[in-house]
Amino acid sequence: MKVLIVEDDPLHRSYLHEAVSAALPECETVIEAENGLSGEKLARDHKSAHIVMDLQMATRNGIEAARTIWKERPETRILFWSNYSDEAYVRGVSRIVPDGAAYGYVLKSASDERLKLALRSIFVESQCVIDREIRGVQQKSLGQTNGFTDSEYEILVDIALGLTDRAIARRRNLSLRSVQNRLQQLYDKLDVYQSTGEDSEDARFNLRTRAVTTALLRKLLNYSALEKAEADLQEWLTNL
Amino acid sequence: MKVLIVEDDPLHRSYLHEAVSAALPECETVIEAENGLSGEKLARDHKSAHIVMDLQMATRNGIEAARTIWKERPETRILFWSNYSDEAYVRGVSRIVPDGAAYGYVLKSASDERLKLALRSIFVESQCVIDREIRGVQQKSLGQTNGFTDSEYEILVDIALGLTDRAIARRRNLSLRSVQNRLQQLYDKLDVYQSTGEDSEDARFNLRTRAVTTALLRKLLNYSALEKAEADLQEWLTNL
DNA sequence: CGAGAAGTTGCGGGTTCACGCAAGACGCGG
DNA sequence: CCGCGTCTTGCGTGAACCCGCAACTTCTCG
Repeated sequence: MKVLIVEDDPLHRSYLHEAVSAALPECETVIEAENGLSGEKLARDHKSAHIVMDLQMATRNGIEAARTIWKERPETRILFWSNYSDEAYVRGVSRIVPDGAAYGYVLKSASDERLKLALRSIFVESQCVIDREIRGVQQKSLGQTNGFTDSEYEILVDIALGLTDRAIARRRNLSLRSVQNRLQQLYDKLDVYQSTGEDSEDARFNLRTRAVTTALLRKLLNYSALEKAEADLQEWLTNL
Repeated sequence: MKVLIVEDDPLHRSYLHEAVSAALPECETVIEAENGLSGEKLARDHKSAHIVMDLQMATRNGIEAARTIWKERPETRILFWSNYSDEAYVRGVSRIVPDGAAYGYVLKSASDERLKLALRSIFVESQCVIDREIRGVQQKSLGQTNGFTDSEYEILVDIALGLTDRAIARRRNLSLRSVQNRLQQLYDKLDVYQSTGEDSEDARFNLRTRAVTTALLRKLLNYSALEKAEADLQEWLTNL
């Protein structure tokens, strides 16, 4: 058995290395990559390897790397190991996991025990292991109770990028009015209507910007999601 | 000599502990705190301690903690140890350092050597040590070449929070028009005027939102700055 | 002291937004 | 087939926003 570790913090990397060796005595090779790009490359070179992947890396983040790896070999088992349970990450991951693939999501704050257990479950038993805390976020995100539909999320991203209503309409092939409808849905869900001036009369926020910030503060959106969205946007722009 | 380590990642904490012991044999006590709040408390209990402080902690970030610590004892020596060189952090730090205080700013990616040298320089020699990389950001931020004046930064934060022009005017005691002037300065500096539809006619961004996102992507603003600004805003709101 | 740079404020107008109202369009169980 | 909910679209209005123009106030510096 081979395990590939993709993690940019050297301390965490060596910690993982140890944890893997301890939890999986049957693992004869441990390979390390210190960013998403070299992670992808090493994954290509070592077809059979299981992967432990950090999200949030400087040059190429975990979600992107995982996506290209899974594209080439969908049965790859990947354990995501992250500091954060941002909805943006959870959504990002569950968006890219192939049908039936075994994967896991464990927080860095989890105990040694939890981590080792997860390593065995997913790499040996092919089970999916998702931290309890993450599950909560996942529920909220997928079940529509408090969460977002894809179209709402899409618009959120679009306004975050600073597109005008008209530009969004063009990009998503909608009428102007439909875009605005979706915006209102979004505003409702984000509860952006609190007053600014307390009891006085006018007292409202700039809904557009407020929505973005609220989403950021609630971690429905985060830096790396924005970064990716911006890249997509630039691509779309150059393609007429 | 006593050293207080404030850092929420246990791995980094123990790494720091070792580094401190190795670099400062004259240090007889090393204390650890795993978030900003308990860091403040321990700093109060151990008046003479020097501090190594992480920025970016969950419950109370390093800048906040440092501010209250310096407020109580301005001559405290603090070495900031951070993953990021975001302008938002650098600006945040240099905003709170008391006159004449000895402090340092070292990136986590720095070598062992650099870290130990910084530890000795600041705690023993009372020198300021700022990573080369940080210095660059600082220059850019303080010198107005490419950077922001305080008033521009202020407005950036205000629109990021989702305030309307009118609300900003009230908050900052300005006329509506002045607010809009500052906004235009900001738009200029952030270079927000690129077209959206390429050669075609309309093709502009929603400047307001675009400015915020651009700032985020350029790390002039980041999550923790937003968080703090939001808290300030709420406070201001309740005070009529 | 006077020229000039920098910042503040009012006015006016063109544009974009937020959103109520209402008329189709599509899907789905009865 | 019909009724009902969800989604899309058009029209129209009032508010907010972006910004050019121009008169004033400070400040600074020679």
